[in-house]
Amino acid sequence: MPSYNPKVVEPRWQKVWEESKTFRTPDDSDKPKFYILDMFPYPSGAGLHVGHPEGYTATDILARYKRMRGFNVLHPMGWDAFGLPAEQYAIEKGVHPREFTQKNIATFRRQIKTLGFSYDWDREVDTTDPGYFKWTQWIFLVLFDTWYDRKLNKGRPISELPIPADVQAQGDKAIRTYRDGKRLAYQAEVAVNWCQALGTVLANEEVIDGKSERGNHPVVRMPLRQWLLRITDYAERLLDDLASVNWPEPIKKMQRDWIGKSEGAEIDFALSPSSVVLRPRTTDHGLRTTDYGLIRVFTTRPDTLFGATYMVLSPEHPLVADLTTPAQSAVVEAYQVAAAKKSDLERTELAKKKTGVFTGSYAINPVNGASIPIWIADYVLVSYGTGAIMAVPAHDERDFQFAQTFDLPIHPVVLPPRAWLEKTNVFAMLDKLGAGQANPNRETLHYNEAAVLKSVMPMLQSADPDRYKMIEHLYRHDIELFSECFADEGIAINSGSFNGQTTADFKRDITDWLAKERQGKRKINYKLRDWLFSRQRYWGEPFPILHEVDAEGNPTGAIEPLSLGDLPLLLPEVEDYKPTGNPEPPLAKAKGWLDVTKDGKRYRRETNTMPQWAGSCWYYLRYLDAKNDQAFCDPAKLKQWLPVDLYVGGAEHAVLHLLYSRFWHKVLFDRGHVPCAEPFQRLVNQGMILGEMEFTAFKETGDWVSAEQVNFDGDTALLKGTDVKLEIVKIDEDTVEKKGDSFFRKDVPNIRVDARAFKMSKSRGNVINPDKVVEQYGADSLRLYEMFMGPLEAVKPWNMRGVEGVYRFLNRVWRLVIDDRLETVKLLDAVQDVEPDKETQRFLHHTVQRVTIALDTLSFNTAIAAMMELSNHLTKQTVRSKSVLKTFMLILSPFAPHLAEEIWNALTVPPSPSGRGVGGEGTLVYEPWPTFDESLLNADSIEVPVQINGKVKSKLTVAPDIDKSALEEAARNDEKIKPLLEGKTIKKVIVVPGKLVNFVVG
RNA sequence: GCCGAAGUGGCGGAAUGGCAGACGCGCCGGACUCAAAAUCCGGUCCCCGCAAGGGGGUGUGGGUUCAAGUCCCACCUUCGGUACCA
Repeated sequence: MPSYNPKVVEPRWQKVWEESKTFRTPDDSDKPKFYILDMFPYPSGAGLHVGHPEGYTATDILARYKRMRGFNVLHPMGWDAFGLPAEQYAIEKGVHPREFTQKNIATFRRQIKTLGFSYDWDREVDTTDPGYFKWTQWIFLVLFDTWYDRKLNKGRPISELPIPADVQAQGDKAIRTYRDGKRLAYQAEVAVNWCQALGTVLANEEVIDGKSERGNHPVVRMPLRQWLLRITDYAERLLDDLASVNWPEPIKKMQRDWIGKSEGAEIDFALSPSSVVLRPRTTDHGLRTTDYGLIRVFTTRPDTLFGATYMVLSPEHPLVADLTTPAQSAVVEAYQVAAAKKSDLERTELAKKKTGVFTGSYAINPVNGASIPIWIADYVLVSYGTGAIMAVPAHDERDFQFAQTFDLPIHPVVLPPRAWLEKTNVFAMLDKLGAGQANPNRETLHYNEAAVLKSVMPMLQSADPDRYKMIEHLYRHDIELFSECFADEGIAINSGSFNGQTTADFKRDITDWLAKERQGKRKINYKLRDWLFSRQRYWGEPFPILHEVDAEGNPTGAIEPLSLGDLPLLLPEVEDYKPTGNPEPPLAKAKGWLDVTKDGKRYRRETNTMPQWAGSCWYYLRYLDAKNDQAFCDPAKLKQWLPVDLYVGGAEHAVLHLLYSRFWHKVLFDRGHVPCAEPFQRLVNQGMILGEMEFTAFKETGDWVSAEQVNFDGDTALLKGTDVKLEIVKIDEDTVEKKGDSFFRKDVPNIRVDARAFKMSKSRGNVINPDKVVEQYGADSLRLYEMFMGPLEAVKPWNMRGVEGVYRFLNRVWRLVIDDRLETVKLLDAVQDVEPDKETQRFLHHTVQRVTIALDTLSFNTAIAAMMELSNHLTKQTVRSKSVLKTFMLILSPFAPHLAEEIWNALTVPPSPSGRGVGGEGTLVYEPWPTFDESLLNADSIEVPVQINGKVKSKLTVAPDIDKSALEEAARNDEKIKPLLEGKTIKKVIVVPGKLVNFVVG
């Protein structure tokens, strides 16, 4: 093996590491701990993608580095293995999803192992393993057993829930219902996407334009009993505790926005008596609108209450039926049906035009007694606030559009600042009319301009016309002339005794007033909804829940959790995995499994399964004690290892996975099962790796079309502004050249070409398979390239030539030490046990410094650059110091561990007389990280630029510690500078020792 | 629309406010070779110039500063997130 051959070196070291359990992490170490976590993968059938090893390599480098820095490093890997693709495969092929899943896991494990990551494989977890999901089910039981105490701001055992006396008086059943209504895991009727044709419930992303993604069948939203988790109770803490973690600010912001806290008031509007159909409500829809005869709204702008000129309820609002007058009932019902057919997305994204219908009823504005019409419209969502709004068209963009569409009154109550008013269309009209000219030409006036004129005529004719006064007058009295809506803060007008107040003061005062009048109260609302936690699927964790049934098999409403001793509750074997054809989940088909008799009572098992998030919510805890069958984790181990010191993964999990995990963690914390409030101390998102750069040209009926006239999304190209489809021609890099900002075809002038890197996808055919890269260049090259591409967080395109570049670097490193002309692995004669020269010594220490700093700042690409420079320096030497090379291998080892181990062994183990020559199996994994000596970093002399007026004119070679005045003196006397300064006035001299000298001359 | 990130050679990228383009790719030239590959050496931001040298240059336009890729203001483009949340 004379030349560098990763195919031999890499498997050899992987075997050594595996057999001697080099990376087994002891729990009983007195070293400081460091927990480095990767987001574990979903083992898809497609195998590993080059995007996976990006984050894994980064964490592996840090894990290896931290080990050498004396940390006890926990670095585990596992599988997020429940999920839809396996179930889909099972439906199609009729095999058990477990089979497919296990096969995929085996592939992933094999692929990951070939990359030489230093995982402690004894801690591997698999979310589909009963030994694992036993504890997922147990955590669900903890959620089920917990209620949120708002006074203590803490989740507590349900047994500690105070039962109000009136409930107590009604007996056991009432108490049970009361408790069930307070649990963090509860059941409710929730609208789901039901597709009759496919006979299944679909996830939101499987529904496109109200049709199923597969087959294009109609999808309707229908209510179904579901499990929900009361994450909203934790909204405030999920928000607050973001301050305590070291995460990228944009990710924190995304979480804050998702939680969506807004402060305002709830206000009750009485119904106008004449129009109310008083009927007691029979169902509880979970809305906070409690009494009939009232509509409760939430608003963040209670200060605009005087401007509320109508109300809007969401079409699903429970009061709609009661409020609809006979004359309106046909249109209202038709509108409700139409709205039910639309998905949330359609209602918002696609519907640019506002729609709605009048119910026929009126409500009373509490501040002025005005009777205002009540409409329903789908721009009001039932799931936010109270499902009803007071519409203030003058100061809310949506209400403004709605009012314009349906010609509803607009009533200004906030005076905008002058700057806003002077940018309006009306102000422009005033300008055009030539304010101050007494007699504009009435013949040519536009309708609106005539109205403006009429309104301000007396002011125009006054002695001193003031345009600002006029625009203010127009805003107050003729707001319908304005084409824009003012939704910001300003000064109150038309608001009775509140006039003149600022928005902030008004909000405070009116909220107090409403509270005093018992018409409203201060209220905080969150966008965050309770977490819909059940799926109508087979391949997920079964719920450890029994539903009591009566003699006829009908549910009594009583629910019974399984006890820990009954866990894990396994998935039943079923004949097939096809949907049942009705909204019942596939588990309903498992007859023998379904029915349970316990203590003489009959039960039916819960047939929903948990979503994929469940297993991934807590896997970082299981790694700490992966095989424990007595507890989800030993408390001592939790205490030792938590929190995760560094968590690396894709930004696609910025919101949901991280939010859900944090929520579960907090519940476990409240219940005393984990010792800290936040699981992930530091978070880093790796950027996506795109496919190779592609050059695309376009043709229409044989003629080239320049790229700026084309709308190209990667798949289809349309001539801009038309729907003319263009021919897409993939062209070679060699046939294009860059002019200015874009690329052009070399052979055809002025034909611009699209140059872009796309997301890797099967259909595009630009997926890079890591197996192939390893096959051709080895794992060390793949690792190094992924890190050398650019900053970890950045999105960057793949380039196979770049892999070759780092491969060549590794070859050079090999040849630096190993004689590649021989058959056996032997050191080059140039490698000797000598002290390095001063320059090399300095270079080495400087490199150690650069690599160390780079690792501490996760700047892997610059660390590699530094080592390349060191390698280039050493290559030039005919005698190479062994100690320098050994240090080099230590700092290289986290990046290219196989190669570093091999060379390290060649350098440390004396050659044996026969056989392989050198090559022991002593690992460098726990060698101490090299230190650098600051005093050796300074060169004997340094170059200092000399500038005149900020432009470099000369360079001085001086001692590194030269003082300020000596440096200035040297600069003045420099032979290039001297003549340039002659005859000039030196206004100022800036001297930064060790950096530069700058003469400012006149 | 709103929010976020980013715009630096042919490409990926580097630069505590202090010599822009480190390192790598690609390209050009040379050495080795019968030849090629591999390897090694040199060059490579743009413009003017044989050269010495000079001028320009970090998306655009302004500003702060002795000095700006870096700080401030406005704008443009690309990518990502989000979607009537009252």
